[in-house]
Amino acid sequence: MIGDIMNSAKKTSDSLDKDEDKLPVGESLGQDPVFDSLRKRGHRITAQRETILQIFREQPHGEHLSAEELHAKLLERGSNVSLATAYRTLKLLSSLGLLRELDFAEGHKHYELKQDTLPHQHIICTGCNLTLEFEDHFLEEAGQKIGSRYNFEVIDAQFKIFGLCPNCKLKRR
Amino acid sequence: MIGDIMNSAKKTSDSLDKDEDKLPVGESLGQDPVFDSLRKRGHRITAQRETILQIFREQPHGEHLSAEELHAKLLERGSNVSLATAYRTLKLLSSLGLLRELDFAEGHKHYELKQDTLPHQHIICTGCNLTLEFEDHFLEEAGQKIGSRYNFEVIDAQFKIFGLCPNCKLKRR
DNA sequence: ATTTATGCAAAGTTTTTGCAGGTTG
DNA sequence: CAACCTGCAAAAACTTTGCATAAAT
Repeated sequence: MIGDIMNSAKKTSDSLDKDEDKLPVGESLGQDPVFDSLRKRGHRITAQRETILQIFREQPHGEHLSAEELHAKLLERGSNVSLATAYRTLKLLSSLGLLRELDFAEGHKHYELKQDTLPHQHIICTGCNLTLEFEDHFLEEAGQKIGSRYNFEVIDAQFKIFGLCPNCKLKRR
Repeated sequence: MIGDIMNSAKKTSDSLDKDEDKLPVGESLGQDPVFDSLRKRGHRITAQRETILQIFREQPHGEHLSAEELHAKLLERGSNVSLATAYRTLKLLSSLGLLRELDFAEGHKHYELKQDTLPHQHIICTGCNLTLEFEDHFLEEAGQKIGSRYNFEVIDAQFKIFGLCPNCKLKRR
């Protein structure tokens, strides 16, 4: 049988939030686990990285951002971070396992904050790109077990189902 | 517990095969299921498509090709198919569910022939891009069940594990 | 015949990089 | 102040497209 699938599917869409304050560098960054991970490997905490992280934290759970979308949000809030830096930061945070890098099939990647507490997987319509999410900690567990079988240190386990949504099933002749 | 994982992992690499004969158009294409799928939707059987399909069929199970790699193999065997056609064909065959479109994380897609009999999933090292495969029909089944729960017609279920291979685990300080 | 596919070259996207100047620890 | 980061603009990598010609049904 299948692991427990919490029926928490919802549509993926962009949320247009107002701009919010960005902290000045170094404000009460006491024990932030993300920043700790950065420091631990000799990376630095910059204003740009703080703002980017903040944006990801403000994203509703399950939303993901492309590099362009992140950049747009940065500009929206008056933070003049360059697109190049957005790309560099996304790559860095992903390599540290702090962001999750998602590939659907539209030619660019999406990123979301990694939160071990809320694994979630995707089911994608190849007809209209509708993306639903579902959660199944059984799958997460399977990833860990398979990884350790091959002596891998697992960073992320992704289960993706491609298919046709009810609508596109009909339209398809 | 986990479904049966057949320990059939192997490295992904390029096999340099010699060029082989390509059939002239229309030779004994009797009931080829791939060509049937094409015809059924009004697409045509061209020499280019035949050669491309043949290349995928000659690939050892588990190997995947990028558009560039496919194109290289086409040239190797003297088939002057343009890169544009390679891209167009890959897209077409994938949309028909005949090829499986794989995204690892290196900026381009890979494709492999879809064979329902031999599902396989990937575990990818984010340090060195080493890719191992494993099979687990339990996961395949899970994909079907989850898909039908959302009323999707499932085309493909992919389970991908990202992590650090034993080597990169060490090198990483 | 009619419709679909191909090749070419040009254009479009997405991502990376070199380098000079700025910032962090 | 040494090492690291950023912005900018240019380049690279990857993919799509317009159009005239060629091929398939």
